[in-house]
Amino acid sequence: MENSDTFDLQLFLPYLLNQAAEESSLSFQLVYKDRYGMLRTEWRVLFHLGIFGRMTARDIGLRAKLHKTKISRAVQKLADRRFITRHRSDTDRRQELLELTVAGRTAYLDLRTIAERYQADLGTEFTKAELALLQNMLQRLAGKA
Amino acid sequence: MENSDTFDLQLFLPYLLNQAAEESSLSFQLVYKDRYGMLRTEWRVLFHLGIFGRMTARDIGLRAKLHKTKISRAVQKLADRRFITRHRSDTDRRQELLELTVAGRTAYLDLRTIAERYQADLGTEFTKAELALLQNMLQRLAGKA
DNA sequence: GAATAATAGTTGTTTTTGTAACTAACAAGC
DNA sequence: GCTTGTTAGTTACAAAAACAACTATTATTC
Repeated sequence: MENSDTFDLQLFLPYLLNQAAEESSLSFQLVYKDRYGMLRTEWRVLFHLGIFGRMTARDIGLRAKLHKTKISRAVQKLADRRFITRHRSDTDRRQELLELTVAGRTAYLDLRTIAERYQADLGTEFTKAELALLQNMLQRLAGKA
Repeated sequence: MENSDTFDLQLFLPYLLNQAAEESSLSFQLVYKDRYGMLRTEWRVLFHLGIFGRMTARDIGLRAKLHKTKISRAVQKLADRRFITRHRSDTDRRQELLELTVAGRTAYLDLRTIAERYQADLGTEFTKAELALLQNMLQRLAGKA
């Protein structure tokens, strides 16, 4: 049996990125999942509305690279839980304008605080320069820079 | 409506890492999925056996941080397709020793070539030093360094 | 050495995701 | 203005992942 190959899986980026993404998501997931019963797509939609204000499902999809069915389901659940409101657009009645409710904004602000704390904690692990480079490289890898 | 928040989602690591991971996986996924009909867990199991030689499902799980049910099903499918063989261990009859067949090793070597090419291509996008730092940071984030 | 606990792996059930087909509204071409 | 094509969003069905419960075997403890 020709044992022990030399390929280093731990350095293979599609693998390594996934491991890092999974690990880094754990603590945040714990909050949005356990505290708000949200799924990943749901907090993302919530954040988009929190950050950019009123927008359509289509626009969220373009920004977050999310498929419309995923968004449709997230929007339904968020609306059911009264985190967002939906209003058909006057200018184009196919579109729906989504907006956070007060409860939605409260949840968003809470989660945003957690996210900011997470980011701040990274400062103790890495230098500012390291972090800036990391983010820059990741954005290039994500095709967004 | 209090519009336009200041939080930068694009720099939030759990989000950014996921976007980068997803994007960087696309091209590789195309190969293992379309060419071999494999799922993510399946190529990972294949690679572990290719790299480390004979090992048990348990050991793969520990190394790859994969749940045993995922591995169990991946192993079944890989065995069905004659990419691996399974032999009950003599010293502990609960364990199963997994090993690549010739066909499995061929598939592994093919995929490994693709993976190596991917890594090499990164060299045109980033400097060696950048890449080394990126990998180091990702490993720290993944809790493996 | 019998009873209890722990481990390796499998199977069944429930959630979640992915994909395709659909409805309703708008746009363009002629 | 009617046919054809496109777009926003939903729904239905298939594939995959998550979670819990299970079997078989080994380890521990009294």
